[in-house]
Amino acid sequence: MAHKVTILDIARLAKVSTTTVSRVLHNKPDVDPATRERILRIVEEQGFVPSITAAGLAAGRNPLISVLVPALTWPLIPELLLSVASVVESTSYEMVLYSISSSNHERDCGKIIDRILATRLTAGLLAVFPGQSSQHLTRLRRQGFPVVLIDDQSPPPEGIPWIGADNRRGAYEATRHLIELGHRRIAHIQGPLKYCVSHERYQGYCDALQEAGLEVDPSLVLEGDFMPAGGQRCALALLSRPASERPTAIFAASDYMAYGVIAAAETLGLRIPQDLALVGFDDNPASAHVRPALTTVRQPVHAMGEQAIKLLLEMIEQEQMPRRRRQTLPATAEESPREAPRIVLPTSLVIRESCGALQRHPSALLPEI
Amino acid sequence: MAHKVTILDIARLAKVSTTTVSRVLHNKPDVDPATRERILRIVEEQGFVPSITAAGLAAGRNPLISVLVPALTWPLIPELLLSVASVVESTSYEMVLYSISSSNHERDCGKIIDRILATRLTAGLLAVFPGQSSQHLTRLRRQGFPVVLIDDQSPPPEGIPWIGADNRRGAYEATRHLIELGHRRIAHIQGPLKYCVSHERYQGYCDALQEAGLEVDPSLVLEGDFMPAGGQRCALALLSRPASERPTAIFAASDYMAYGVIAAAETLGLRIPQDLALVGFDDNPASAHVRPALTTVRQPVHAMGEQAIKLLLEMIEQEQMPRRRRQTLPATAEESPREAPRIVLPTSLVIRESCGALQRHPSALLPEI
DNA sequence: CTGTTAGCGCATTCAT
DNA sequence: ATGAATGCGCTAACAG
Repeated sequence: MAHKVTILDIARLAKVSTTTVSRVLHNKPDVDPATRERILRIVEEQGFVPSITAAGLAAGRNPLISVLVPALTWPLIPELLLSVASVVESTSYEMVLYSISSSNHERDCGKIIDRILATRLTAGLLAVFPGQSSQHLTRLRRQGFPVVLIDDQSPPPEGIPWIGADNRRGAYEATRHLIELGHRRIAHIQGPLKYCVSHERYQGYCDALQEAGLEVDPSLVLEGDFMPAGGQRCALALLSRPASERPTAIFAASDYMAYGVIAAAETLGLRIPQDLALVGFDDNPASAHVRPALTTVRQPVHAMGEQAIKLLLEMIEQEQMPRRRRQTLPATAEESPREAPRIVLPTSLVIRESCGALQRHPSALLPEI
Repeated sequence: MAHKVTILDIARLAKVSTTTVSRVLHNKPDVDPATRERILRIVEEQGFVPSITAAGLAAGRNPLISVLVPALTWPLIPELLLSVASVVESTSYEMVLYSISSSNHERDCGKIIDRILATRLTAGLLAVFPGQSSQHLTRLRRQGFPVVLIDDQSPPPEGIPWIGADNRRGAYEATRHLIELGHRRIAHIQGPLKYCVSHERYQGYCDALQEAGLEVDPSLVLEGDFMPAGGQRCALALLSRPASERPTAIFAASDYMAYGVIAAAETLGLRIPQDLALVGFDDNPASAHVRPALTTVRQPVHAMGEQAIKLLLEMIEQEQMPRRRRQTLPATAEESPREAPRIVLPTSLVIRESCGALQRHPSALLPEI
């Protein structure tokens, strides 16, 4: 290993104390400009970079952020992570990735969360779609650990800042779009009902129907699994009904399920959009490529990631104060339990071929990369 | 913040010294079984987890691993990361993610790499498709920092363990498959020639043609960009030639470009696979969903990630020895510069609809998730 | 404006 | 089989 240059080396070379070096490194005001200049130069020359580890130990916190994600291969996770990463990398923080891999889903992310908290490696946690395990998160949060949640969870856990998409409105717009295209028998393939988003999207679907004076036909609403297989299964059931009862349009609660619908339609010899209009939800990158290109509701992943991580960073910066020095803390202003922010970001309807609103146009196949 | 329990607390509760606690935590042999038992119990009760930071500082290394990836939204990256993450999470290491986000690509990952090395936060680096910047990596490696590379780079940088896919053979098999289906005018859309893999895949293409006694027609080989747009552009050029010169099959060097070919074919009213056979390369998750489902060469991403991270972990464990203690190092056995491992993993041809080898069968649309 | 003094929490000699 | 002592590299009071 090459020689490691420490702050002490710099101090010696600059003929000052390590304290002073530390000061300029942290942009403290009280330093002679000339000295500062000199130190900076030497730091540069020597290629000195402070040891995060040591700094963290001494200061009682680390410039590291935990990011907890599910499968990683889920549709929008990489996009989300990308926007998070780009924000993180513009700061001096690093990002530690924890994924709830399929295998150890049972031993729950509870374990991971314990690890995150106990180890004190990171200064905060951004949890993406943590599923059922948000109970652990509230525990974390209650201990004063900065946590921000993205989406998910039925009643968003109290006290945890939360960022999500406006699922209900997105679903409403998708359904309304189908209604405007003249459809009257519109089916809905729901996500698993254990997820809150499934209910929200269903609500949006109902909103649109009711607004149009159509009534919700329960037999046109099936519960899927967010995966293509489930979409296909439901579509098969829906589409094999007698023509007079068969839906002319389907709103699937996820793009994946919409893929399943496409497969089912093909099996039955139904053309999309001519015989069946289809709208999905998510706007997976792949959805612009499937044939027919899928009309869908785009989730504001980029904004979600960005806002969430910025919020978390803010929380962490605030948390700085109550170091473990037992000082005459100004009797702490009663730790006003400010409402945790709830940010709901708007979705947007992306119109492609599958809903029949467009002439089939080859350029629609071009990826939007 | 909840009270943080330290090793000292444990020691007090167990009425032993921190040294002893440390010993049992590290499974050192010389500890009275009864004492060990007692300590372990208390550790459990208190939910004590050692501070990574402090341990790292004291021991001179951290149980952290840097993983450097490009875009994250690139086709196979999430899958790769997934297998890496699952291995990492089965150890006591954590994984720090660095991504070469689009924006700061110019300031190069050189900067990130500096950060990785200088900061000494992590004990090793797994670099995935690092592109041009592998020069920085060799520097890292030369300083004795454990580095493992996945794929990429023309002459794989010396001295760096390297894991890759057998691009040439994969391309060979894809092309041979087309030949076996009776095609004679087979075009190839290459990746950007600045990438080594593009050449390798081209070589495989040539191998198959030559083996079949066909000659390589340079006018049937176009350079693309790995993206759908480039694939479409090339396909348009290829397919608008007079029928007698038009290729009957296209082998695209990436699935993305194959998507572009599909779009182009549709524009020109050509049916796949009836009028044009198509094979891609990568096996993106989406490729099973596009219509027609894409025949392609699957990269062994899972194995690549797993092997790479395991290799890295081994290197790190070895590196342990030469701590910075100035002991009477046994005159070091001349640091035998063992050849850095080069592991080439086999690809596999995934036959779907686009090559025409299959009857079009709806179930082929089912995702393989 | 600058240096001195203590640790942060743990691992590791070196004694016993 | 166990403990005392030392220091990893840095930050943050507290004096000058």
